Amino acid sequence: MTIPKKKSRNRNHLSREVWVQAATRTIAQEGVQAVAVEPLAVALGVTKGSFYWHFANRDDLIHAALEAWEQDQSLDVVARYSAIPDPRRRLRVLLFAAFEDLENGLFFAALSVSSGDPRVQPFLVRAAERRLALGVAAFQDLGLDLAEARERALLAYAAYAGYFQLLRTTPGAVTSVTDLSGYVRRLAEALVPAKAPRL
Amino acid sequence: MTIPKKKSRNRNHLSREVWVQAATRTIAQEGVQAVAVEPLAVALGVTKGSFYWHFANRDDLIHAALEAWEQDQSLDVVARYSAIPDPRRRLRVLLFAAFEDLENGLFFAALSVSSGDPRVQPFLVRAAERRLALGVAAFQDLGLDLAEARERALLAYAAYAGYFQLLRTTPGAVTSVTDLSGYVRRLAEALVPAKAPRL
DNA sequence: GGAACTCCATACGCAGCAGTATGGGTTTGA
DNA sequence: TCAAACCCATACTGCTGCGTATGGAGTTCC
Repeated sequence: MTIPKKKSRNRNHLSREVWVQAATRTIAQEGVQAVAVEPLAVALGVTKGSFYWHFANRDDLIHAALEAWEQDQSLDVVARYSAIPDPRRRLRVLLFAAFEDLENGLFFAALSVSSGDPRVQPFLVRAAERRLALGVAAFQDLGLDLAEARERALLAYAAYAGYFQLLRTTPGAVTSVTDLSGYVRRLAEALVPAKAPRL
Repeated sequence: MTIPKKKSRNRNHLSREVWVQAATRTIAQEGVQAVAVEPLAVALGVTKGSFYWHFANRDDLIHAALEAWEQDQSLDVVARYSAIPDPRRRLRVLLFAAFEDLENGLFFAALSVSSGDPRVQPFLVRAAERRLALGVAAFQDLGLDLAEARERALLAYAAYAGYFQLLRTTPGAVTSVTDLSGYVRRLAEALVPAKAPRL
């Protein structure tokens, strides 16, 4: 009576991905520098022996976590929003979507916390380039010239980064504004010029 | 031939303040967690023996540096800006002054980096409360109701925090906007409602 | 000119965490 | 069933940084 192709693969073996997920949670909560091998091992109920079988070293784990985030990021953003034809509507959807993704926003804020880390820097730089380029293009599609589009994109990105920084560091200050969508709507109204007269 | 009342006080003795200044520089550059006693001692050309004579422990130094910053902060802000009679002009001056103080802005961004530190949290919370209260009051003076004043104050503060966060983490992204005053002017125009008709 | 005080160097103990070495238990495949 | 591959535990070394203990040089005060 052979067990029918249980193929259970393993009993309670940890996969590389489990470590990456745990590291991601740690980064979101306490920053990159808090990713320590031994405490993570204790939290996962194993020892360092497991870790150093899956990863070359600590940097390897951190890099894997950051790359996983970057993949999630740049995956479908362009595809999803470039499909919206009306540039005004596209810009508003972009803004609201960015502010409503709490998890991603807080992880970004946590990454900014570790901006000094040479492992983190390139990811932050690429994220900034990607997002600002997206914003600049969106504002240009509205008919603004490059300089003005850059100014507004930077303002929008700063408002985004600052919002999640405040939400992370001093949540009490943010929740005094009860209506997030009102906040974003004001930002959108401030940045998106009044509808051009039909010409 | 006695040396005439040299009263030089001491040859090259370090004062407590010297340590605080060094810690402040370190915080501005690398965050609170980078304030380590032994490296600081090496940088100052002394040993830990000096440090532990002036301070009880590491926390003592960090607390002293943070308090020095807070003092500088809340010193004359209210006195300086509440003197401006016109609320519209007062608000604009406030905004420009905040963005032009690079040193303070970057130190604030560096502090936000260490927001997880229980020593830093209270200082960040107090700073947020103080600044937001100032902003809310300024917008209320413009005739806005409380909810709207809060929304705009939060937007302004987020734009401030985000700007310096980006300046710290990805300076290249910010300098693509060459004109800071243009950025601030846009923010001011977006937030300060058009001049009310004289009634 | 000696005692007390100030400021700092030296030398230690201790804890946390990175990384390595090695062996053992379990699963898989032939 | 036996060997190989897989996955992890144990036990080390090494480094960094906190905090303490103690002594000693320079200064001040009497």
